[in-house]
Amino acid sequence: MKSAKIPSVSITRLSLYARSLELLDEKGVEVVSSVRLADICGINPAQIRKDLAYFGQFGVRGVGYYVKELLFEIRKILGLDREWRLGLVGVGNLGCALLRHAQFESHGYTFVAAFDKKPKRIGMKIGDVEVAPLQAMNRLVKEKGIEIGVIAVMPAWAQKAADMLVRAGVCGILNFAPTQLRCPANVFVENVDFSLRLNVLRYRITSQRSRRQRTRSKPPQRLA
Amino acid sequence: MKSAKIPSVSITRLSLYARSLELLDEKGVEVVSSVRLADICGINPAQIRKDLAYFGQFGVRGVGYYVKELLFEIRKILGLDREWRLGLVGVGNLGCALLRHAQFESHGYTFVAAFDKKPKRIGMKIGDVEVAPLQAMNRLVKEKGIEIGVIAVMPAWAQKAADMLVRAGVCGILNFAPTQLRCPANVFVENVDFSLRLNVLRYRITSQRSRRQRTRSKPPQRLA
DNA sequence: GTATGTGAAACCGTTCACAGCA
DNA sequence: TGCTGTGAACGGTTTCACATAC
Repeated sequence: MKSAKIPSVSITRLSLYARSLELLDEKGVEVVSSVRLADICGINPAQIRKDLAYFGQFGVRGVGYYVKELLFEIRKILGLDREWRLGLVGVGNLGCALLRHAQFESHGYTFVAAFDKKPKRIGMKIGDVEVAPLQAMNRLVKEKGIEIGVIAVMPAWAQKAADMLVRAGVCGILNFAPTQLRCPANVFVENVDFSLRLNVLRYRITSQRSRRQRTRSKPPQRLA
Repeated sequence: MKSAKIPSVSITRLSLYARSLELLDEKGVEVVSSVRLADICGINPAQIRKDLAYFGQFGVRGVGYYVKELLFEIRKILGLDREWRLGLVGVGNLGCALLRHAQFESHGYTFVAAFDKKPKRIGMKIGDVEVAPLQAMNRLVKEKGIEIGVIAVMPAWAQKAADMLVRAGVCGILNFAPTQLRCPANVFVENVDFSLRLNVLRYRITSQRSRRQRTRSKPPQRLA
């Protein structure tokens, strides 16, 4: 395992490979080439080989990759080979949905605590967890061994939630609020910002249309 | 406006700038320099100037950017200056949360329809929309002028949902399912894949720990 | 003096092309 | 022969540095 600089996108793609390998494994496929896998994921074969090369040599020349074996290795690399304990901050619409989200359980995450500011929500039971007040965060993070905090609060409160999680001792934060969080370097932050993605969509559609209009209408546009 | 190739990340950053400018505007700040804005967004000032340069010249040398003016321009570029009509497919936990999500309204999106496969859910009213059967999609997309489809179904059904949306005539798809969708080139797809982001977090934490362990334990590792 | 706009340089990630090995 | 692993070439994005304008 070379400890060279690994591009962040490579890590993201590794998850993608894992997904495709799971599907192949379910179908009973035992061996897959980088070309086949690349085709499934919609990327370049060399890319896959490069990505994997950061972590070792998992293939057999002239043959390809053994599906089960490669899946096992990728899982180990990403830390998917064990359960992770999550704590949720913000039990609103989105927060509730996340607590109830079935995917999580089957992919090695478990919400073991949920926190909210509103007294009304304290004590509610959603799925398997009971909503606790913010003051309980320090204690529960330690007690339950929470490693990752999930933020699903209003944007105005996101930074405060992050600060509290950091103070309580989490190692990483998954942030659903549309805010750029400031955290110490030893706490990793990943953003799930669907408003951003939606804006990209809006731009794409908008610019496609104006391009079409420009190419369709040959007559000179007077209003530059 | 130069029609050069615009990096996709630049578009994403424009949204970020818009957000910060909104905050500055609310605070009553009238002028901002690229250095200040960059500091807020946590990026390089030259980056901002380059990003903006793709679309025109919005600043004043020696002064900076007028907040309101720049915000207006960015909004126009991204298509944030008008309402967009969304249609949801999949009214499960996540889908419901999205329908009820307050942010949407205030940011120029409106869900005008929701679809689900399960007969049980048809007719339910969530927020302002009534859940319709999948068969109604073709009709409702046209009738209600839906431009963007939002997919929040189980991964196994995501491709089917996408196909239906494309057939019905949407211009773009926001995909919450952990699946790589195959769509025709004229339909834009943006993925909101939080399982992917969570995996990146898991990797970061895992690799940080193993690095620490390696550096802490000076004695020679025998098992190389 | 100050901050933008922009060519040039540095950097990084992707793709190519082929050596190496089953 | 066939496919992996990888140095080298390529292409694109980020950063620098400075001319330009207020």
